Amino acid sequence: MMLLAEGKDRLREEVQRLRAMQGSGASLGLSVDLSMMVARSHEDCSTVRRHPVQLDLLPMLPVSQSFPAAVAAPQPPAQSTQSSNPFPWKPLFNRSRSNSVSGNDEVEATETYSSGHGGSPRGIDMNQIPSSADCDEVVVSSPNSINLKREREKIHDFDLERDRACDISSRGSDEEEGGTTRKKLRLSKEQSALLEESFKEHSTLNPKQKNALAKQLNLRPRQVEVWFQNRRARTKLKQTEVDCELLKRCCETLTEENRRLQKELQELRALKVAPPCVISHDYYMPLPAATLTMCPSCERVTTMDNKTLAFPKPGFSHYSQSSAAC
DNA sequence: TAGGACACTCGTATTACATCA
DNA sequence: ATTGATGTAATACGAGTGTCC
Repeated sequence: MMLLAEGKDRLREEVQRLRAMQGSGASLGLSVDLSMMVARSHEDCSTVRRHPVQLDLLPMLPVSQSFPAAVAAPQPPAQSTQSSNPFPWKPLFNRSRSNSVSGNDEVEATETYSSGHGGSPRGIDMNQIPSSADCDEVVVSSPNSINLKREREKIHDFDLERDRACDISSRGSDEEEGGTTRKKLRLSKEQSALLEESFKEHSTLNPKQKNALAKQLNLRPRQVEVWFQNRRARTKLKQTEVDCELLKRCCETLTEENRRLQKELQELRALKVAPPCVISHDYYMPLPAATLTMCPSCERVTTMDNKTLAFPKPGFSHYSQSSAAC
């Protein structure tokens, strides 16, 4: 792409040089300034980069704003905390990522460490909600505790142990026998829809949002986190594809313009090389520069006969003639 | 106050499973 | 029934940032 642009600049210089040899640019009658043309082309491409087409990569399925509260997790025990608001954090949080990362307040928050599925050997629905017996919420009870680190460690250890237990139980006999198979969760349509809906609201989640959503969906916070990570990756991939397509088109445009400029350069060189109008052996009348013109529509350099130049009709445009020739 | 340790989250690449044609 | 393609949940890893000591 850059090579094309450089080549085009060189062409432009060459054209300008030839133009200067023929006379001034104005006297040439070039109706379209090549530099403007090139600049326009650059602008086209730069505009593309400045304003990349944004994809609407959000769910294609129309999702009702008044999404059902229970979001129909496969076997959901009715959660008393669920409301008709699909985003329970919404009125509460509006914080940027930098504010949400690992601050004390986040640890202080009612962090849900509900890993595991409550035991799901092979063949059992992986969407099974975490068993309340196995995966109770852990609440950091003393936010202002001096021993915050100890609390964290306890939570972390608890989480690891629980994950280990849940993983073992969820992986079933294969894992117990030393196999490495992993059961893959399939989110229900309702779960996916709510995740998409919340992604539309925030492409990233702070811990509280994550926990609230996980609770609502009867998933582990980690699963929600992973889903958002994958979703962001998919969005970026799609956007990259769109950008790539735009660049491809821009490249094609530049190639075409390059080809056209090459042709124009050849024409100008031919004019320069060709003997001017010979009146006699010792007198040369140079070809009037004004006989050169450029069609604004097809941007071709053409010549005009001297009659037309000498006696232009009312309303006559040099462009219209050359355009008509196109 | 500077700096190391730590926790947390992110993006990215990859793997592995489920589904479908 | 088998197989390859596709979609996607899950994992691994390194980087960035904030907090604590």
